[in-house]
Amino acid sequence: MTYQPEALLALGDPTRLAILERLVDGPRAVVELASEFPISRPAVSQHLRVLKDVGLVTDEAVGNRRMYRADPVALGALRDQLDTFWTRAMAAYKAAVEDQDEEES
Amino acid sequence: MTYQPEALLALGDPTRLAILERLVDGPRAVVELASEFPISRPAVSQHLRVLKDVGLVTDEAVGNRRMYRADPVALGALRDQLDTFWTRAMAAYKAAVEDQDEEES
DNA sequence: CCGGTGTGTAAGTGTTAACTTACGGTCGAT
DNA sequence: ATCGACCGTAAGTTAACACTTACACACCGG
Repeated sequence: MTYQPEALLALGDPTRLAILERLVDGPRAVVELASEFPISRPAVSQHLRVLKDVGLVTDEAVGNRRMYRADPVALGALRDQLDTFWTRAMAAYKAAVEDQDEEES
Repeated sequence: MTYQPEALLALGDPTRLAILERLVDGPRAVVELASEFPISRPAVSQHLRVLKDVGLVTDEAVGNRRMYRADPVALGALRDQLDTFWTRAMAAYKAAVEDQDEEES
């Protein structure tokens, strides 16, 4: 699985990030989410669509409603990507320090 | 240090994310970055300002130019945050599976 | 069978924000 | 001391996008 920036870019909206944060702790229906945010229900649906398109959430029809959950696999991949960023940045930092030490010697 | 969504939100722009990706592998000057993207140099400066405001990059004046680097500490914090998301989503997933097992028994 | 609930989508609107151009300011070299 | 390279900021424009309203459809209980 290659690196997909879409997932990271999908979190660029504050409301969308907050929605994902709720879903991380358990499944929720659209109505429940909409009642916790100062936006209309269709707006929540649109945010959920974006999150679903990038694979960050999954949905399941249960009775009348539709339950949304955060996908642990996608979140794990996102964390791994950030981890490689961290690793590379750390390596660059160490290299810079060593170069400076060389100059001072 | 509490959770700051600003860093995550700052990565919502594709160009800004790409810029950070370059800086992760080593320090760069503004001119260098501008030459690698199809946007003007001031546009790069503005992106760098956003990244700097949220602490993801640091800058240092060296001679005539100004070197930008990705901050490993901020990236580590971001990775940790994603890691808690992953942990919580995983716990919710396991809980859901167990509930289903109970029903089937 | 019919009303209420829950949901997705289309169309339209308004505001944010990314970008460009223009300007000023600093540093180094000639 | 002047010229050129490098950079940040201000102002203005345009396009993206988050949001609302309106509509259409599925599911469930009376």
